[in-house]
This record gives sequence, C-alpha cells and structure tokens, in this order.
Amino acid sequence: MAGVSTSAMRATSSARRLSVVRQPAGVGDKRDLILKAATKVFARHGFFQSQVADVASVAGVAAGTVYLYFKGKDDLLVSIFERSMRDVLAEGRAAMAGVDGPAERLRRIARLHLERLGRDKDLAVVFQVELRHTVKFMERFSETFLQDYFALIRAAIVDAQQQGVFRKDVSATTATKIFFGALDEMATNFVLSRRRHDLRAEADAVVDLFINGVKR
Amino acid sequence: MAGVSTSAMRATSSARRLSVVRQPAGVGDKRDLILKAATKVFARHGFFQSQVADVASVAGVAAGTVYLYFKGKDDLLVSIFERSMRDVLAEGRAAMAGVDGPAERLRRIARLHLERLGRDKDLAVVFQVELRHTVKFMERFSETFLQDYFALIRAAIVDAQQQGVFRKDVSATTATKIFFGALDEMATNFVLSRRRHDLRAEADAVVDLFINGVKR
Amino acid sequence: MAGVSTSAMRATSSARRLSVVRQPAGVGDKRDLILKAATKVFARHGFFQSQVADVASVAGVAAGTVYLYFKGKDDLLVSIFERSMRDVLAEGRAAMAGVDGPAERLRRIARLHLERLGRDKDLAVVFQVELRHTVKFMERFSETFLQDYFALIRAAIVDAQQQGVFRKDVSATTATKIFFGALDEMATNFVLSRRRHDLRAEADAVVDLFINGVKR
Amino acid sequence: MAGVSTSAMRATSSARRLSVVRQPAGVGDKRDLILKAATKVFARHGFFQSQVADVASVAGVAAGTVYLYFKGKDDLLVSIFERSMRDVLAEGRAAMAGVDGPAERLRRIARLHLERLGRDKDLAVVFQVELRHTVKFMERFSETFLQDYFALIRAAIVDAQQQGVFRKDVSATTATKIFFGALDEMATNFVLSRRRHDLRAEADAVVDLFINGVKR
DNA sequence: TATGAATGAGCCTTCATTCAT
DNA sequence: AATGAATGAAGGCTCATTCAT
Repeated sequence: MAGVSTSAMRATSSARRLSVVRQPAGVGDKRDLILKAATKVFARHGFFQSQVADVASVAGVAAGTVYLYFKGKDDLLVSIFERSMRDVLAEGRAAMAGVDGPAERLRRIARLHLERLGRDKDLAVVFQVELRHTVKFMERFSETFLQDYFALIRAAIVDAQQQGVFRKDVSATTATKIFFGALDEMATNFVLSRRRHDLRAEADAVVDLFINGVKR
Repeated sequence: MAGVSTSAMRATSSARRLSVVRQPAGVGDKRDLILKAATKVFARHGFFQSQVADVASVAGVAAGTVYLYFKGKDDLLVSIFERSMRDVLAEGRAAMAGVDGPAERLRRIARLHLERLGRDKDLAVVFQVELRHTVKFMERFSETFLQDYFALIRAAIVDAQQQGVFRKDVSATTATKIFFGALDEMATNFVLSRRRHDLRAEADAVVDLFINGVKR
Repeated sequence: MAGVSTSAMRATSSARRLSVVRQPAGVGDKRDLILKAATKVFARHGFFQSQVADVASVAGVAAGTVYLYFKGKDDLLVSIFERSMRDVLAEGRAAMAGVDGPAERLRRIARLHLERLGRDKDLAVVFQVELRHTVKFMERFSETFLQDYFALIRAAIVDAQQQGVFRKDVSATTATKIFFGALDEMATNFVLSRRRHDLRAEADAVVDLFINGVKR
Repeated sequence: MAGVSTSAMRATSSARRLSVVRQPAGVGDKRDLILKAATKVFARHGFFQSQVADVASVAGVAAGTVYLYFKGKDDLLVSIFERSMRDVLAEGRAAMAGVDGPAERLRRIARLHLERLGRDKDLAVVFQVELRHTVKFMERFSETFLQDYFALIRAAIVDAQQQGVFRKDVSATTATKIFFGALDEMATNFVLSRRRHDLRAEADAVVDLFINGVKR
C-alpha cells in the first residue's frame, strides 16, 4: 500500500515536472484550454450561436471559470485573434530572415499563410468567418493585424520594385491588397469547401501569377 | 456594340416599367422599403446587433408588418442578398454581351463589381461583412451567387486560354479565385476605410496585374 | 346580428368612457397592476429576494411585459416610492387647507401618516423597510420625499412658535425630526408586529406628548 | 455612585483582560478584523452590493478564510449586530447603575445612544440602514436587541410614573416608542447627511422635549 | 393589410461557497 | 489555519415572433 501510494506520488510529481517543462505555469494551461475550446465551438456554430456554457463544457470547466480568464464572451474572440496574430507575425518575420530575393519572400509568406490555416481548420474558420462579424470587429482586425501583415508583404514588393525586378507603375499598396486578397480568397474557399485543398500548390499558383503580373 | 448596349438599357428600363405594372399599389414599394431599411440598419450595427424593430422603424412601419413580407429576421438578410445577386448577375451577363475580347470582359466585370458596391456603401457593407457571418450563410452564399459569378469570370479566362491569349499552365479555377479574391479585397478595403477610394482605378489595376500575370 | 354587434359596441364604448373617466388610458391599468404586484412581492420577500418573474406572475403578465413599463427591477421600487410620495404630499397639503391651529395641523398630519400606512400594510412594509436598503436609496428618499414632508411639519411648528403657542428655545428642525421620528417608529413597529395596532390612538399619543413637550 | 461606576469599569476591563487571555494567539484579532472590514464594506456599498471577497480583501485575508470564522455572508451582518448589541446593552446597564433620577437615566441613555453611533459612522450606517433590509432581519433585530433596549428605557419611564414625575395617562410603551423613535431619527439623519452633527445636543433636545411632554 | 402590445425562451454573467493543497 | 481557484445555481434582461384588434 505504501508502495502504491509512493508510486502514485512519483507519477504525479513526474507529471508535474513535465508540465512545468512544457508550459510555464498551470495557469496558461487552462487559459489555452478554454481558448482552444472557444475556437472549436465558434468555428462549428458561429460566434453568436455559441454559448459560453458550451465553450466551458468543451473545455471541461465550469461556466464561471471562463470568467476567471476572460472578461466576457467577446474577449474570447478577441483573444483567439490576438494570440494567433502574435504567432503569425512572429513566424512571418522569422521566416523572412534567411530568405534573399523578394520573390522568394512572397512565396514564403504565401505558404506560411495557407499552411497555418490548413493545419487548423477551426482556427481558419474563425479567422476567415467569425472574426469578420461586424465592421467594428473588422476595423480592429484591420488596424492591428493586417496593418503589420500588409507591411510585411509590402516591404517585399517595394524591395522588388527598387531592385528593378517588379515594375514600378503598379502601386505597391494596390499590389499588396491584390496579393493578400488572392491568398485570403484561397483560405476562404478552403474553409467553405469540404474537398481537400492542396494549399501549398495554391500558394505557389498565387505567387507565380502575381509575380508574373508585376514583373518587368 | 453600341446597339447591344442600347438594347440592354431598353430591357432594363422595360423591366422596371413592368415591375411597376405588376405590383399594383405600392406593394413592392413596401417590401423594398423594408429591405432598404434592413440594408442600412444591418450595415450600421451588424446583423446580430440589429433588431427587427429597428428595421421596422427605419422603414416607417410597425414591427409586425415586417412579418407580412418576410419570414423572419434571417429572411431579411437572405432577401437582400438574393435581390442584389439577381441584379448583379443580370447586369454582368448583359455587360458581357457587347464585349469582344476576354480581357475586355474581365475589365467589365471588375468595373461593374466595384462600381456597384461603390455606389451603395450600405449594400457593400452587407455584402462584404454581414453576409459572411456564419459558415452556413457563407456556404449558401457560395453555392448560389458565387457559383454563377465565378462561372462568368471563369468563362472569360477559359476563352482567353483557348484563344491562346492566356497561358494554360494556370488552372482556370485557381485563376478565377485569384481574380475574385483581389476584387473582393478591394471591396473590403473600401468598406473598412473612411478614405475615398477610386474604385474604377483599382478595378483597372487588378485587371492589368492579373492579365499580365496570366498572359503568355 | 347587427343589433348584437351594435350593443357590443355600445358596451365597449361605454366601458371605455368609464375607464377614461377613471384612468386616462388602458396603459395606466397595467402599469398600476404591476406596481401593485411589486409592492406585494417586495413586502413579502424583500426587494433583493424577489424576482422580477414573481412580480410579473403576481401581476398576471409575462416577465418581459414588466420591461415595457419599467426600466428594470430598481425602477419598480423607485416607482412605488414616487407614486406614493406624490399622493402623500398632495393629500397632506390638501388636509392642511381647512385646518386652523398649528396643533390641529400636526394632528392631521400624524393621523394621515399612520392611517395611510395602516390601510395598506404591504405599502407600509415597502416604505418602512424596503425603501431603506441602501444609503444611496435613503438619500434619494430623504432628498425628495422627506424634504417636502419635513417642510410640511416644520411649517406648522414654526407657525406655532410665532403664535407663541410653542416655546422658541427648541429648534424647529430638531422638533420636526423628533415628531417625524416618533411617527416613523410607530409605523415601523406596526409593520414588524403581528398585533393589531390602533394607529389613530398612537398618532394622537404622539401629538399629545409632542405638543406638551414643546408648548410654553 | 462613584464606587459603582468604578466597579463597572473594573468589570469591563477584567472582561477585556480575560478575552485576551482566552483567545490565545490573535485569534480574536482575525475575527474582529473581518468584522471590522465587513462593517466598513457593508456601510459603503450596502449589504447586497457587497461581496464576501471584498470584505476578505479589506480584511487582508483570503475569501475562504472568512468561512473559517463565519457561517456565511448573513452571519457577518448578524455578528456585527450581536457584538455591538452586547456592548450597547452592557454599557447601557452599567450607565444606569450610578444614576438616580429617571429623567437623568433617560438622558444617559440618549447620550450613549447617539454618542456611540457618532463615534463610528460605518457602524452607524450598518445599524441605521443595512440591518433593516428585510422584515425578517428587522424582526430578529426587534425581538432581541430592541426588546432589551426598550426594557431599559421603559423601566426609567415606569419608575418616573410611579414616582409621580411623569404623568400616567400616557402608556409607558407608547412613550418608549416615541423616545426611541426620536433618537433613531436623529441617528438616521446623522447617517444620511454629510454635515457635522452635534449629537450630544440633539440627545439633550430629545430628552428635554420628551420629559416636558410627559411630565405632570 | 397594418399595428404594436404581449409573450417567454434563452443566455450572459455574478458571486457565495467549497475544497484540494 | 489559510489559501484562492473552481464551481454552478440563479436571475435580470433582450428581442424575435405572434395575434387580437
């Protein structure tokens, strides 16, 4: 009996050690858990059709617990957005590091963009659909995330123009919108269709067409 | 060419005259009135934040009256969509009639697309934002409107490929999505920004870049 | 049939005529109904222990209906207070009209005060207990109702002092508080006890003792 | 007279010493700490608007700790009441000891009553407002504290009547209510107003008027 | 047709209380 | 004894929809 108890303790403490290694605090775990659940629930039913209680029950916590980590239902949506945004931008900037040509940079962006969404369809749904509920929300979305993301794309285009690779009679801003718009449409199409999409191929197609379109 | 254009105008105006004749005593007026009010209210506050009572009061009718013309709140959104969709497709097909080259057809589509939305910002908001609330809604949106609209675009692209104007190593479907995605992003940008947009110039930019990108 | 219809119309219109005489609109009926129900429910269970749904069901309406007539739960309490306050002051001032001596005026006030509360025990409970929930509420209570009511009492005392009936070495304000305090305690005692109270006799006792206490 | 007073002081101070002895290591301190915090919080926000967590944080303890000393939120209110009540009655009875005339006893009671509340405004608020939330609460308040307190007052009045100082045609019970009511109103007025009150003077005014009113 | 008062299901949020640590 | 994260019941309020007039 003592042996069992001891081994149980061992298991527990080793589990703890592991969890400490994986995630800094136990707090992050639950917040993430809820956020993950919210992503799933919002993706399946839509934000307004989803209930906080559903999110909680999918996360395996009580309804009230959600409010220990988030200010309210809206905050769940905002937090999904902000967390992903942080990751996307960090990943995007990191990916830019070891790439030389502007064309190659655009290719990296396009692939990252679609591969990220392709990896987590629930997240993709939230980004392509749920986050665009309201002009208010979209404005927020635009002013924060897109601003930086557009800057990432635009920088590559401007570079290419200055290097004489892209023609200069196309406004970099307009070109950026076109590039993003094309990717965004691929993502939305993926989200809405039940067919498998070869998102990497689609990313390449967008890049090829775009580069052809803008090159001198 | 001018002739066709004229006959299209004639058809349009006769349809208008007919609709006045068909719907006797301002019946259509009230349905339209409510639909117009709904467009405005949904655009300003968002679909879920809007109340049927608000739509009614903007339309100058009692709340109950809305239910004499529409099955429910959802039906308002669907009806806005369907009515505009009908017009868009009719206008699009009519515009195709007197145009010869595929490139020119794409330019017509792009201009119509953005000019229509530029003309009525409330409608633009509903199309770019409110109609995309839910995967369910978007699927419906996709399967009806987009299917036909994509077909319109795709036909021009396929024609161009067959005429040897566009290269064939780009999937017509993918090219269609890119073309539409670019336009859609322009529209969304217009909806979200408070600046004036020269949508015609943006339409042309999209077309130029696209054609450059796909031409042999 | 026409006859029946006519007589029905007659009945209706005469009923309407009556109701117009009694209460301006049919609207007031329902508002009053709900207010009456709220008084009863609040008196029995206490404001915070009462549910809006209870008030509604006692009033025989749906929960949502309460919100057609009142801004919220708080508004019910405030409205009970304000309506009664209006009546009390009007009645109080009217009663002052035909009375000559200040002493007699105080007697009238005291009797009206206790008789009014004695007549409707639920209202008495709300006034003596429920309306005094919070310092905030009591301040409001004080600043509106009591201010005017105190003025009514104080005027009689000042008159008596000027006529040389009451001695002047007692502050009129302090005397007013004592007079009101004594009445208020009688009312509270009545509210809290299950015994029958001869409130008229108690009113007289208060007045006698008070007048003896302040007379020269 | 002085002797009695002294012995009363002795009793009090020995009780204090004892309680320190009985409650070993600051145990009473924490209970008192929480009770003091509750008094403050309830006074400022009202009982129902106060949260147990607020009380705990003002007391500098965790929410759960409150439940080690009190059965629940209600128990906090009841305990504030009971502790003060014990003190008031003890102090009141002690004060009665060395006083000869009934009139003088009433004066002592009145001064103690108002001075005690004047000393601790938060306590005054709880007594004048928060403790009167509900008929249920008030009944409890009445049946315990007031019963004894009224007995204290009544005894003085009956004595005075038997000594022929007060007239006998006024019911001692009614007179007691009037006396208490007047004092209570002074206290409530003090609680609700932001002005400074000379509560000792008001106590004297109540006593003077009352004695004048009841004396033969 | 038109009205708008009435309905009542539905949901977010709060917070007293518990309990594993 | 002390903590404070977690619980989950409870209730105020909204608003789409109905229906008697």
